[in-house]
Amino acid sequence: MVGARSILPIMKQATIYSIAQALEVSASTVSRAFSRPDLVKPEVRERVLATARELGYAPNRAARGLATGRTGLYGLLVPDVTNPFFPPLIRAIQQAAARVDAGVLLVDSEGSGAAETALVSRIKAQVDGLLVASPRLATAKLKEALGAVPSVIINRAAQGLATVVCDNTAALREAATHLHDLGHRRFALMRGPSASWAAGRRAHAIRSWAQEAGVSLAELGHYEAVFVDGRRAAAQIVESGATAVFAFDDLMAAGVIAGLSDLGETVPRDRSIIGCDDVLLARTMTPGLTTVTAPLEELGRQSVLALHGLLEQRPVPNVQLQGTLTVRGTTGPPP
Amino acid sequence: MVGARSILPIMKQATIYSIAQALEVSASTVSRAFSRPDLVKPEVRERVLATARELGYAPNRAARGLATGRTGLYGLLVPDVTNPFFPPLIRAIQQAAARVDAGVLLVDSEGSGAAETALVSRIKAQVDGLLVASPRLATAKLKEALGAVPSVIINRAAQGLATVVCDNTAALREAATHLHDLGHRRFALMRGPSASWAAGRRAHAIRSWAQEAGVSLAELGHYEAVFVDGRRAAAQIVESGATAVFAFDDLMAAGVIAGLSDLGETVPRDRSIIGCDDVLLARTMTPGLTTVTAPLEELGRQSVLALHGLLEQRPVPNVQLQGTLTVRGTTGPPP
DNA sequence: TTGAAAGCGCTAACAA
DNA sequence: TTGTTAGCGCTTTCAA
Repeated sequence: MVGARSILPIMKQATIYSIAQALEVSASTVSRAFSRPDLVKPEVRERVLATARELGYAPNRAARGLATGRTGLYGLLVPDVTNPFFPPLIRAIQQAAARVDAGVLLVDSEGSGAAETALVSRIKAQVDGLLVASPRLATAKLKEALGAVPSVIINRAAQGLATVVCDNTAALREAATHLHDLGHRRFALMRGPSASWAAGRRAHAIRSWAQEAGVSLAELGHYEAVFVDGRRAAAQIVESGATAVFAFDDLMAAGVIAGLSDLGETVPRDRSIIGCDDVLLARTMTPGLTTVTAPLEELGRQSVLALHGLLEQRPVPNVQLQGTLTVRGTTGPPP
Repeated sequence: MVGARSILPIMKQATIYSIAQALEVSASTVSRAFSRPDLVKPEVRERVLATARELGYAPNRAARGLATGRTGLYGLLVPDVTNPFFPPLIRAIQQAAARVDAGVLLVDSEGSGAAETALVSRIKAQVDGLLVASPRLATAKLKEALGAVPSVIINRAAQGLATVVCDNTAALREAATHLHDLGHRRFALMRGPSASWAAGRRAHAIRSWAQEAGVSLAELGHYEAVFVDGRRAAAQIVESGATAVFAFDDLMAAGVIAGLSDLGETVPRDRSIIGCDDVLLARTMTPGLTTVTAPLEELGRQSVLALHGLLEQRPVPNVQLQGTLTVRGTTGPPP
C-alpha cells in the first residue's frame, strides 16, 4: 500500500521528484529514464516509466528548456495563412515537427515585409529555430532580422541561408509546350508580386521558353496574388489578344476565369488558362484548373528536416524540389 | 567606460543579471522593470529599459515560465488546417493572441477524434490554455481529455465548458424563405459529418423550417465535409427531384455543383445550391456561391478573449454569434 | 549504473 | 522603492 501523499483532492502535477520518491531512487535517475534512457538499467527504467504513467507525469517543458536552452518549438512564419498555398504546407510541417518532438508556433505576417522583421525578433527568443515561408523581405534584411537563430527559408533562394524551394521551370516549359502543341501561338504572362522570388522565377521560365519557341508573349502585371486582381486583369488579357495565359498562381487564374466570364467568355473554349501550385481551389473549380502541382508535403517535410539538421549542427544542403504539370479542364485548342 | 566583460567576440545572451550589473542595481529591480513596471521608480525603469535595448536583452520565456507557471502559449487544435474554414479563424486567433502577448501553438488532428485525445494530452502541459475548434470527440470524452486545462471550445456547444459558437439558424431560414419566394417547392438537405455539432444544428434549422412551410425535404447523407463527397452526391440530388439544395458547407456545395455539371446540369439554371460558411472558395467560384457567412474574425477574437478571461479567473459567458445570408449566383428560380 | 549538487534565468515573498 | 533570498523542475557534471 502506498502511503497517502495528500488528503486534498487536488493533486499537484507530478514531477521527477514525486516519481523518485515513490520509487526510492534519485531524481537524476528519473530524469535519465526520459532523456537518456540508455543510461539507466532497463529494469529501473521500466519502473520509472510505469509510475510516471500512473501519476500522469509529463515533463515540464519550461524547466527542461531552462536547463537545456531548448524550447522544443519551431517558429513558422507565413505571409498569409488564408492563401490556400500555405495550409497544406503548414500541416506537413506540423506533422514532421511532431515527429522530432517539436511544436509549431505559427505567426502570420499579413504579407508585410516590415511585419516580418518585427515578428522575427518577437519570437526568435522563444523558439529553437525558424521556418520562414515565402518571405517578402529582401534577403539582406531578412538575414539581419534572423541574426543567429537557426533558420530555413522556404520558397526562396537566399545566399548564406538554408533554403528549401520548389522549381517549376521544367513543368512550366512542359505546360507551354503542351499549349503550343494544341495550336496556341499568342501567350500572355500575368506576373505575380514583385517582391516574390517565385514570381520572378516563373516569369523567367516562361519568358525564356517563349523566346526559344519564337512565340509572342505579352507580360502583364505585377499583380497581387489574389483572386480580385486576377479578375480585374481579364480585360487586359482580352486586349492582349493572347489565347493562352499563364497566371502567376491558381488564385489569380481563378480570378481571370471569373473576369473572362464577366466579359462573356468561356474557358477553355475561348482561351486557355494555366495556374500554378495546385491548391485546393484548382481541384474544386469547374472545370478543373490545369496547373503546376507543388509537392507541398515534401516541401514541409524537407524544411523541418533541414531545420532539425541545423539544430544538430549538421551541415544541411539546400534542397530543390520539382513541380509537375497537371492537366485538367482549362486548357484546350485555341478558338 | 564600461569594463570589458569578455574578450571573446561571442557575447552571451543578456540576462537580467547582466543588466543589473551594468547598472549596479539588483536583478529584482530589472525583473520588475519588465513585469511590474509600476513598482519601480520611473527614472530607474528608463535606464533599465535603455540598457536592455542596448544589450539586446529579451526575457527568457522558459525561465519566466518556470517561475510563474505560465508559458505564454495558447494551444490551438483544429481538425483540418486545409479546410478553408479554418485559416481565417486561425489568423484571427493568432492576431488576438498576440494582442494579449500570447503565442499560438498549432496542432492538426486530421479529423480524428482519437487523435484529439492524444494531442490534447501531448500539449496541455506546454500551454496556458487550449482553444479547440470543431472537435470531433464527444463532449464527455473531450472534457476528460482536457482535464483541468483552461479551455474554450469553438463551434460546438458543450455543457460545462466555455464555448464560442456561430448560430446559423436565422440565416438558414432566411435562405430557405428566399428560395421559397423564388418559387422552389422541393428541397434537399445534404447532411454533414454525424460527429459534427454544426451539422446537426444546421439540419435541425432547415428541417423545422421545411415542416413549418409545408414543403418537401429530402435528407441526404451523412457526408464528409469534402469536395469529392459532394461531387459523388450529385446523382442522389437529381434522383431526389429537389430543385433547391442546402449543402452542409461550401466545400460540399462546390462538389455538388461540379457533380451536377458532370451530369450536364448548370447551376442555377437547373437547380439552386446554397452553401454554408462563406469560405474563400465561395467567392472565387463562377458563379459565386450563395451561402451563409460566418463571422470568423469575430469568432476568433471572442475565443481568445474567453480563454484570456478564464486564465484571469474571470467568469466567461458562452458566446453565440450569428451567421448572415449572402446571396450570390447559385440561387435562382426553379426551371 | 546511480546519486549529490549546482545551476539554467526569472519571479515573488519578505525585509529593509 | 529596492534588495535578499528562495525556489520553479529539469539536466548535467562529477564522484561513487
